Amino acid sequence: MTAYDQRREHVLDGCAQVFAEKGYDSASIRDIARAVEMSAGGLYHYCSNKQDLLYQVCDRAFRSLIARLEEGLSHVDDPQERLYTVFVTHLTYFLDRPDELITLTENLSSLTPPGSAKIRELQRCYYDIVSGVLASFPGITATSLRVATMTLFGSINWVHTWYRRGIDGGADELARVMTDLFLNGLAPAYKCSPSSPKHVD
Amino acid sequence: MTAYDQRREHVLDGCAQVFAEKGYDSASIRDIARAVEMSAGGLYHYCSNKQDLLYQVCDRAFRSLIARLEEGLSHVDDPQERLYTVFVTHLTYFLDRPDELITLTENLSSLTPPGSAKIRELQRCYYDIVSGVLASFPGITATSLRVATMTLFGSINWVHTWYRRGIDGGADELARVMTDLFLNGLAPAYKCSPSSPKHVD
Amino acid sequence: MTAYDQRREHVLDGCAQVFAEKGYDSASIRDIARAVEMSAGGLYHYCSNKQDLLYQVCDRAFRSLIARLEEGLSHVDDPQERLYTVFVTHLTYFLDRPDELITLTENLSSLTPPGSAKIRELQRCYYDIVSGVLASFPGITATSLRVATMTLFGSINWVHTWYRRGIDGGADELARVMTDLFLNGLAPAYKCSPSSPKHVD
Amino acid sequence: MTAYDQRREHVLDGCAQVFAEKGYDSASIRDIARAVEMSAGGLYHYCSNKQDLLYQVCDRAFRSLIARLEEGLSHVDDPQERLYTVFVTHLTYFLDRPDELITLTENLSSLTPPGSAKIRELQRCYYDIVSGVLASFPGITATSLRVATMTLFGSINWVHTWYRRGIDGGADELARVMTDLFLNGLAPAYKCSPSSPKHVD
DNA sequence: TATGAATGAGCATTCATTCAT
DNA sequence: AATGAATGAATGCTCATTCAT
Repeated sequence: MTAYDQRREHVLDGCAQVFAEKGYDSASIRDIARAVEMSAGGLYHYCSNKQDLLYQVCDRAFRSLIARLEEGLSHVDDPQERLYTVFVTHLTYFLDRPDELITLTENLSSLTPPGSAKIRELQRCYYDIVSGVLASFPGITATSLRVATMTLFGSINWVHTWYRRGIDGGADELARVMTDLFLNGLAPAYKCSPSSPKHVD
Repeated sequence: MTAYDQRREHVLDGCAQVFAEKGYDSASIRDIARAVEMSAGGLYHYCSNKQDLLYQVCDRAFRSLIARLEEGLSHVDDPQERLYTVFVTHLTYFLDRPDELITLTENLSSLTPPGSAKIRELQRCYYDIVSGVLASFPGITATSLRVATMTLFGSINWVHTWYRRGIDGGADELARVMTDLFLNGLAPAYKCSPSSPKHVD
Repeated sequence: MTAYDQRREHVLDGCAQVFAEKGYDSASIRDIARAVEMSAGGLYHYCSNKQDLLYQVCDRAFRSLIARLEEGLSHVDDPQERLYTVFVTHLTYFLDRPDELITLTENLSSLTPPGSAKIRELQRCYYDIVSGVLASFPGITATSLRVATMTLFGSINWVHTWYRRGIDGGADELARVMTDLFLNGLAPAYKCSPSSPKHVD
Repeated sequence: MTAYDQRREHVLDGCAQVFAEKGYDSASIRDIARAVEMSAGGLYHYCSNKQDLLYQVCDRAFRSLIARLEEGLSHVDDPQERLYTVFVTHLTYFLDRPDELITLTENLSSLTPPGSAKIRELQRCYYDIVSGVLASFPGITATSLRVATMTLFGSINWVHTWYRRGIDGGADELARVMTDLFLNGLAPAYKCSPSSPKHVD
């Protein structure tokens, strides 16, 4: 990795932080410059404009998120365990690099063409992977597959609004609870199997 | 309702529309004025400043959302039906007044004191009602109650990002699918009850 | 005096107060309306526009100031006593209606044609009276008369910047000190010396 | 002096000119930008806001005024000559840089904290110097010293309202007349008369 | 590479004024 | 005589972006 690329990574880190904190629209180029400890003009060596910074942050974040998920799933076959892998991978990424995931969740709608189309493709890719995991559960219909996938995304994309660091448990614990909810629902008591497994671990 | 109040309602409608479309930060007072067909200066008869407009939109939306939910739940006792009521009320409101719900979901973080505190109280009120519905399910723990409630909110607050009008079914249908998912999960096949009801209606 | 005129006097009082406090340019019509406890629109029954309010305040103030001075001088003949009368009349008016005199002193330059010309005429009238008093002192030249008159005006128009109510003495006391200064100067001890240098050069 | 500082001086010159002409409140940032031949936004490289421009103008003016006076007084011992020095220094500065002195005189009350306190300190410093000069005259009391000093300030701060360039004589001539007035007053002819009434009461 | 002065467009807001009531 | 909703122009200021250095 060249020195330029390292500097560029640093710039994107700063962008993610500022975008996550203030939102894309409220974040000014000077805010970012301050966070990166560089002049505003200097930033333009690493992007063509402000919108491009958002694009780069989203692109980088989605690619590593997908890579992690693909890596994680490549070792697991059981549907229930695969579902857990989806949760735990996403939540681990969130706890790891919260600013990037928050930017991704909250500022995707600020993307404009042509970058927005490229990011939407990555989003679609991520969607397909997760959807594929859910599709392996028997008895799921086309309609309920879409709803279930979107519901799952809603669940994990909402986490940053309520998660309290140090209080709400780690990624694995949270992933276990959410996996259980998605697998068994709230009414397991009504189910007759006395020994149904509550969660995967 | 006075003529002034009617005009004010009209202003808030326009605000909700513009905020939902562009986001609070990107929405300019002139955008709103255009949507309401009024001069920019004239808007200041109905608010003290732009932030106040967001506050008023959120306040009005949350209050009617809560009112609808309380009304709906007042007729229902069965936990499963109550859960369905939560979904169907929220989704009906969304299909009814999407701009307000989108504003509520996407721009809550743009609220500043002192309005933010008041809205947070309404949010808390809504949370408590929904949480109460979930708490009536046996076998739920303190931790999983919080996670389940937040997961439910994530699910319904995410709907606006993927829902396609005229394609994805009405509020009742969607509510039924989501209720089923929350009640029974994805793995009902593993449950032994051959005749477990998939959903409430 | 009609009820309308009484109300108009009340409006001008409020204007003088606001103009004196904030200056003509910073004072808004709404500031004045608040001070007068009337709506902004209502003020326009007593003036044609904001500029006219300033004109009316200045006109009224100058006229009563001149009237008082003419009245006071009509009883006095001795030049020294007449000089004292100039000071004491002006200072009494200042302590009596400070807002009007402050408005007159600080905001005269905000007057625009055609009102400004009319007020300048009143100002000229006031000037002529005071100048006439000074002209009665022997040994004064055309040049020094002008300088002395302007110096006198500078002195009394500056009072509002430093006068502390309840501390700096009443109008009569202050008038006495200033009269003495203008009559005898700072170096009375050197007087009688037939060869004292009048100035440095 | 850096190029930046030179440009900043140029900006302050333009500010002084516009403030003197229209007054601080009426002067718009765009007026100043026009006078300086720079964009409105560009001005903000030399100040934090409009108020700061006024502060900078006043600060610069007071400092050089004080410096000139201290320099001038350092060569003179005789009280009468020192009084002349006060007048001639101030009036020379006025003829030299009228805009700054007019701004100082007319817009000081538009200063807001925290700048106003700093300028007040400079004003106090200037006052103390002048007051010290007057205090060296025998027979002056505490009360009359204050009145005399303020009267002197009133006199010189009023000059800009009546002085006609090319008609009313130079700084030295004017200073001589005013010094004479302050030293000897209007009634020198009456002096030596042991029973002349000092004032009327 | 990096800076920071500079710009022109845009921002939220305030204003004097009008006018239907 | 008085109100207050409404307007269009102007306000101070911030912005993303450019470019000479």
